[in-house]
Amino acid sequence: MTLKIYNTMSRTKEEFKPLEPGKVKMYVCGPTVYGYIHIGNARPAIFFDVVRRYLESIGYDVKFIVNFTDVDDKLIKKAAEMGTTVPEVAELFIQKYYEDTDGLGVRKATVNPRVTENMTEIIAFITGLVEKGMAYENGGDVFYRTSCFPEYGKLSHQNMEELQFGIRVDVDERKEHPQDFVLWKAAKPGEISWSSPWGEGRPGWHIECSAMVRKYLGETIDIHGGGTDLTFPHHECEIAQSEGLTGHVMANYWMHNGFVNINNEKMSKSLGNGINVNDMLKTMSSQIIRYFMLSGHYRNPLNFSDETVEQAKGSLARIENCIAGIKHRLKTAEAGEAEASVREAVQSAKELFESKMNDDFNTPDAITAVFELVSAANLYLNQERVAAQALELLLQQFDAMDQVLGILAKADDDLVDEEIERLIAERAEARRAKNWARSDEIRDLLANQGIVLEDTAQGIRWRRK
RNA sequence: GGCGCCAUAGCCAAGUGGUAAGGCAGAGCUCUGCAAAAGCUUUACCCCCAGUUCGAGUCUGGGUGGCGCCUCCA
Repeated sequence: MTLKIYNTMSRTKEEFKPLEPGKVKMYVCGPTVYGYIHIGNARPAIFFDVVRRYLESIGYDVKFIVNFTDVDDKLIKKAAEMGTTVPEVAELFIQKYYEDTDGLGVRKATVNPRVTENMTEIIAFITGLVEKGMAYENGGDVFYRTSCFPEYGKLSHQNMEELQFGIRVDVDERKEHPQDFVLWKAAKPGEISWSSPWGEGRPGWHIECSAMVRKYLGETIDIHGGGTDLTFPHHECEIAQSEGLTGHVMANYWMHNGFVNINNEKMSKSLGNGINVNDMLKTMSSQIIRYFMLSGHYRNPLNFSDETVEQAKGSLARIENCIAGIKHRLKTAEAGEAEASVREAVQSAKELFESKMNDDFNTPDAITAVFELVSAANLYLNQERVAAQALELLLQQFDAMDQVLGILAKADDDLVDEEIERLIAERAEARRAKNWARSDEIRDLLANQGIVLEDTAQGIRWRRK
C-alpha cells in the first residue's frame, strides 16, 4: 500500500517517494507572531501535525520544520501599538503559539527556526542571488528579478502576462517589473534593522523560508506545506529564490490546506468574526477542535459554526462512550483468547484507516474506520461474556489510530474522586434495596455536577459530560 | 481579465464508470425500576441541460449558484 499525496505543482495525486528511504523532510510555513493564533491558523497546525504523525506511524523518520516570522511590518506596527519592541512582541506571541498549539494537541516541530536567528543565512542567500544577477538593489531595497526565472508561476499555474498587478497592493515603482518582489527592505528611521551589504534593513517575507529550508533541510526537501493562500505569491517566490540560486527542485510535494469559514463567511478582520484558539480552548476541548478540523478533507473549505461544533461533539461522544465501555468491561472480563470476529474487525479497521490515510490523508474517511471499529466493539460489548484479550486488542487499535488523529482524551478515569465513589456506592446500595427515590436523587445530584451515571450489567459506570 | 476550487439526505461528509460510506440530528422498537449507553429499523430523483458509454454522482461540453488567489492573509 503506497502513500499518495496531492501535489499542487502537478495538480494530481502522486505516489510519495522520499528523497532518502525511511526519511521525510518537511517544512510548513508557520505564523507571523504578532498576535494570538486563530482558528484559521489552527487548521494547518492540526492538519500537518496529523501528516507528520501519520508519516511517523508508518515508520518514517520525519524532520519537521515550522518557522516563526518574528520580524515584519505587522510586528513593527504591533510593537508600536503596545509601546514595546519587536523582539518582545515576538517572544510573547511565540509563547502564546506554543501554549495554543500545545492546547490543540499539536506536537512540537523538530525545529521552529526564527527569522531573526537566521539573519546570516538570509543575507548570504540574497547575496548569492545578487551575485548571480537574479536580484538587484535600488535605494537600499533588494528585489528579485523574476525575468531571470522563466518558471516563475509554475506552482500556481499563473500566466504572468495575465496577472493583474497592483490589484490589492500598490506596485513599488522602484521595481524593474511589477512581478518582482522584495528580498530585503531598507529600514525606516527607528525601525529594527540588521546590517547588510545594502545597508540597514530587514528581510522580505519570502526569503526567510528559502533560507531556512536550505539551512535546516537542504536544497531539496520532500514536502512543503501551508495554507492555500500561500501558493501565490509566497511559495512561488520561494521556488524562484531557491531554485534560482541552487538550480535544484525546492520541494517534491507541495501541499496546501483549504480555509476555515465561520458561519459560512470568510473569516476576516472587517467582518470581525475571527476566533482565537486561546478563546476556543476555554469553551471546547482540543479533541473537539481536532475532530472538527479532521472531519473535512484538508483541501476543502471547512465551515465552523455552533452546529458543526455540536456535531463534532456528538460524534466524538460516540467514540468515547465506546472506549469507556470497553474499559469498564475490562474490569470484569474473562481470560481467554480474543474471538476471531474481533480480530477481524480490528484488522479491517486498521487496513481501512491506513488505506484512507494513504489516499492523500483522507481524514474524514479515516475517521470512518474509527466508527467501523466502534460499531464492531459495541456489538461485542453487548455480549454477556467478553474476553480481556479482545478488549485489549480493541483498545490498542483505537490507540493506534488516535496516535495519528489525536482526537481522544487521555484516560482520566483512573483519577478516583472519593465523593463520587461514595455516592455511587450509596446509589448501588439504594438500587439493591429498590429505593428508586434515593437512587434517582443521587443520579440527579451528580448530573448537576456534570457526572453521568449509567447502570450496566457490570455495575455502575460514570463519565463526565 | 487570468488561474483554480466547490455543488451528494435536515446538518456535516466520503465516494478512484458497475446498482449512493460514515457521523450528527429526528422517528419507531429492544434492553432498562426509570434513565443513559448500546443494538435494530427508518430518511437521497447525487444543482440543471445535453453528450460519451452496456452502464455516469463519477468522464466531456454548456448552464446556474457559491468560493479562493492574482505581492506579505493559514
